[in-house]
Amino acid sequence: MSKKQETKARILDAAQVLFAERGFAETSLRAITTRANVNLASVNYHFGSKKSLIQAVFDRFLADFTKELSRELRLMDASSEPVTIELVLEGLIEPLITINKQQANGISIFMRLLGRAYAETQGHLRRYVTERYGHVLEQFTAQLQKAYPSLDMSQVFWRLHFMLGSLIFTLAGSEALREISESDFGQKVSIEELIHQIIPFLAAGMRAEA
Amino acid sequence: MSKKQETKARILDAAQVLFAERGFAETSLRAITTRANVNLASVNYHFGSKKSLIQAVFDRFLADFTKELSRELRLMDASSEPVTIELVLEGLIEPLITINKQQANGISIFMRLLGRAYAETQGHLRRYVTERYGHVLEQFTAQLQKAYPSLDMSQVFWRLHFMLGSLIFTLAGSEALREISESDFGQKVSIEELIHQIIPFLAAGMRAEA
DNA sequence: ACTTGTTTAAAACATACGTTTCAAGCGATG
DNA sequence: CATCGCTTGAAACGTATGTTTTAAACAAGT
Repeated sequence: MSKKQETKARILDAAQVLFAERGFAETSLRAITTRANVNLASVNYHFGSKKSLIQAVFDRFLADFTKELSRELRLMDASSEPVTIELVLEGLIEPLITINKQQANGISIFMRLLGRAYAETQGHLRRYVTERYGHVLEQFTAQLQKAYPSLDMSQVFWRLHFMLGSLIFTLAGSEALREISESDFGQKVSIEELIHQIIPFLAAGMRAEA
Repeated sequence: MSKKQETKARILDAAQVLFAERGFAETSLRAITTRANVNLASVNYHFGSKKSLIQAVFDRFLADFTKELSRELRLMDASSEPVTIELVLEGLIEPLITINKQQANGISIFMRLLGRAYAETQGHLRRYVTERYGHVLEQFTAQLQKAYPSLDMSQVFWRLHFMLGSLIFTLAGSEALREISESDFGQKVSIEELIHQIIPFLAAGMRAEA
């Protein structure tokens, strides 16, 4: 049996934050191990390589997130209440709120990581994520279509990505944006308030006439 | 007087594409100079440093774009026709179409660069861009508010960024998304078609009830 | 044609990085 | 207590990177 999973977790914690803040290439293993207070070699010992560490960070994050999202979607499916776009979006938001409760700025970190994975054209990361967690996205798409059956699948696909763009982009930069908002308009907006401002925007966009 | 601006332009051309494709840290000066068929040292000779080269790439791109966008906005302001959200968005799209005509996949390259600049929290790049070209964004915001006067400034600010998220995210990944769309739904969507699908989505989102 | 300022070429430099190595440390098992 | 597998520590290795250097090539002015 393994003695210390603590080192592994410490590395993941540090890597997660630094990757989100600076990016993958810009974050050295030395920066990670220094922050985690572990030895440099322990990364290669526990994860094999830097690339595998990056995947492990995504796995830990996405495993939790997709599990909870999938649960929300199944509950929605079983419920007798009619599915609306707002409900589907709430089901997506709920796991994010959970993340934010478990970790300070968790949403921002999560979204920054997602954005970076998305930006990787060449890298295997994007393929890895879509292959491993693509089924939840399909599940989500299915609910979306159920909420808006008159929209054909191709348009659901595109509008889904319009929504993801808004969400990932805004929440990834939410800290900076909230600071600007505060200095310009004098009122600090919480992440949860912000999210509940996005939902009507997205829902209205989904319902737009083609 | 300078003799050869050609080397400088060749470097910018190569750097622009590679930065958009792979990112800044992932693109070496050697990769750039090889692609541009120039000597390695010429980057430091003409631009001083890699960081300055990155800024120069943004400058060339944003100078053209903001100039044309600013012109569109001024025309709109002078026109007697009432300003609508759709019109403002068209004014934003128009310079993008121009870019795409001047350069293959120009929109995607431009948006990928913008996305990367946005993702840089620590780097000076984001601050550099916002300080140098922020006035055009303010101009754009002003028109948006004129098109929708009942929305208070703080909400205009947020919804503007919701829209930017959709645009940058979708258009940055448009090549991959259009391939998925083609294989899943059998129809290839052109960039221009795609853009004209986004506009009603964004406009409806802007008009959403709070 | 010679000089001068600018640009290119090739090589070298210093450094930061991911990875590997190997010895020491540790914890449980017999 | 001795032994064995797992984990940590410190150092070194090889390599790729941004930058600098120095000389050659070049264009233009007188």
